[in-house]
Amino acid sequence: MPSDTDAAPRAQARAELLVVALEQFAVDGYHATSLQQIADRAGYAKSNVLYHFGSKEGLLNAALSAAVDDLAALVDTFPRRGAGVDPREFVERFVDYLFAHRLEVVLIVNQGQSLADVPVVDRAMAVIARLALEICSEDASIAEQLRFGVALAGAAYTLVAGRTILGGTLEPEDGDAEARTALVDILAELLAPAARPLG
Amino acid sequence: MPSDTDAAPRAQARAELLVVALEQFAVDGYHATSLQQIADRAGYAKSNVLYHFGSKEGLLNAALSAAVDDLAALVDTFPRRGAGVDPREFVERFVDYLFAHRLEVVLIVNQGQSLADVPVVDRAMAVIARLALEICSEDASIAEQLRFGVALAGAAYTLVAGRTILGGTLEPEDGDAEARTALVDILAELLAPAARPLG
DNA sequence: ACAGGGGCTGACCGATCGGTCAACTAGCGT
DNA sequence: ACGCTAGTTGACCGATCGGTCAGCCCCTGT
Repeated sequence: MPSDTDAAPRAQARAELLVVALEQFAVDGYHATSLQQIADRAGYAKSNVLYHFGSKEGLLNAALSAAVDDLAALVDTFPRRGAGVDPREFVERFVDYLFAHRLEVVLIVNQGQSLADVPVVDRAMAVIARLALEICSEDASIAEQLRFGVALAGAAYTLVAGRTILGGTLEPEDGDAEARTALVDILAELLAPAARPLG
Repeated sequence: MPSDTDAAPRAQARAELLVVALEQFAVDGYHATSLQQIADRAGYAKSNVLYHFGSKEGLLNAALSAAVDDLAALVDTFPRRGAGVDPREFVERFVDYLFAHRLEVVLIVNQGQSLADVPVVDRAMAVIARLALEICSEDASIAEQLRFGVALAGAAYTLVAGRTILGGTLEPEDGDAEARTALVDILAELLAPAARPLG
């Protein structure tokens, strides 16, 4: 038969499964999502998921590794502490990263600690810890740490879960341009060590 | 035999189970936590958990209902929009609430959307939505919504998960006094509509 | 002394989990 | 026409899940 009624003409099953799995993992939670659900929603058999990814953990790894790689590369570009570089440019790139990988970020931020034994998640946590150390260097007052945590988790959360609470949609492209600008302002305000009143 | 080697002399099993379940739900996730784990960690049989709470969902409800009630009562005290009341006093009470119920807050914020069908969680989400509407009233620019989301989720996250990322402990009483002051400053800065540069 | 009942438990249940395996299908080089 | 291989599937597995149930222990009222 000619593949006519098929939703995707002949797209890679791997890619389709990755999209479905990532969204399901991020929204419903990794442990609350079964391979059967992912397979059903993508229109394949459960066996096929395990054929492509070996295991449920392999599927999670495949769904996150690219985003973790990008984050590691982004952290490498963090401006050195010595130079009084305006961190706004870095913040903009960071926010762009959040928008590009919102599902992966929400997954790691929300479920990271319960998935710490998964290698890719552990790698992600290590990268985040490195970023935290670079932002609030060795002085690391509690206020500094709090500002970093509030900024990271708050930004990640509002990109997905916050919209559902406030009744918004979850799809991109809604008011992302305006949201991006506003989020850059908020994060720059939270992270910039210079423009702070320093109580 | 005299109850000598017993860890707790004759404390209510209900209360012990609630403590263990709440921590396990918040840290590992609701779906990733089995009744067997909770029972084992508390030193009881799994049947006893179901005897006291009827079901796993009943256990979650019992673990969260008090915190949700307190949050609803707190939101009721939110100062009216008309009066130009300094919101700092409310923020202080809000931060105190976060510290008092940190595990419950983290559970709801992190797993709320995947537990939306549970009545107590749905009630909690409704209360949070009400607070959001009161803070950023009908004008509700995207920037306002983002500030609220960043503040709530960021504060909740840093109270538990953020500490683990930065290598801190999870127990209270560490530097809570300093953290409380710093968090009040950050939230007041994020939520106060007056003291904002209004770019 | 003796019923009675709340607290608690182990044995057990059906359902579902992640994972394995043999078999089937389609395309492709020869 | 012939294998060969990659992609896909349903049947099946042991383990574990949340939940039920009969019964045991022990305290208490009478």
